[in-house]
Amino acid sequence: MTGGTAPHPTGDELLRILAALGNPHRLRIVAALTEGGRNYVSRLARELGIGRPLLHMHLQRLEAAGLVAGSLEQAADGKAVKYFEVTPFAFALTPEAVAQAAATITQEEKETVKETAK
Amino acid sequence: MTGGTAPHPTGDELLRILAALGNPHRLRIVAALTEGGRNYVSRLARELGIGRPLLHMHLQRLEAAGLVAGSLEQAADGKAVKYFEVTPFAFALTPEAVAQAAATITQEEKETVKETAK
DNA sequence: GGCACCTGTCAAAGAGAACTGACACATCTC
DNA sequence: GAGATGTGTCAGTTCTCTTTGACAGGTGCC
Repeated sequence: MTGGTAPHPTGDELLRILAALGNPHRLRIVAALTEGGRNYVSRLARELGIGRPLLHMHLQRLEAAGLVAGSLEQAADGKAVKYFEVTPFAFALTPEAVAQAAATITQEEKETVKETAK
Repeated sequence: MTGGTAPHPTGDELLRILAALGNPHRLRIVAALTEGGRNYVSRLARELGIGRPLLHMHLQRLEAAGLVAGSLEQAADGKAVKYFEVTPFAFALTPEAVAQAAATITQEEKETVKETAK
């Protein structure tokens, strides 16, 4: 099994992943979930010492990159709790991998689309 | 030699590397240097279609992360030219690697320390 | 009801990164 | 000298990201 190391992520995916991990808080979040296992937002925020809104945003970014996965569950006492856990990702960071991914970067046409306005 | 895959970068190093690669331009720069081999600033800027000052900044960031290396050389006709080339890096991106690196993140004490305030 | 816990979102402020244009310097060629 | 090439840096604008505080909702327990 396994699937080996380094699938072939598209340029945009790799970019999203690298950008997501290139942040102290998010790196710590992934580390906390890796070592402590699944955890829910409010608790994680308390443990990391950051605000809930902030953690919420970071988790969203990590989830968008596919590095963590969240699921809203129903606790035994009926309260809604959102648990997050890390996705077992594995990427090889080498010049070749970068070169290959870079070839498929979507040029994000940041066209300030003021299309015909009105 | 080599050192195989995945040395044990400190948290700050990993952070610098990920942040450096988490950018479209920089990812393309590494790709260009990987495929086209060493190249000098002005030429690279022309090929990538971006301004020299901008490329200069990105290269500096990549160099600070240890992903590329530059050397100011003397061309045959006496002109000074700065060549850049990629450093053969190799990192494994996994939850475990992240957890391990995250443990050594320098907490940048953003001290705003207004201790004792008044 | 009131309190404690969970969830989510928003707007506004703040910080940092990105980008541009202009400048100064050097060398070789015409 | 003028023009083309290369180097570097600086100041200022712009943009994106980050961060906070306040608000909305939900449930269970005393």
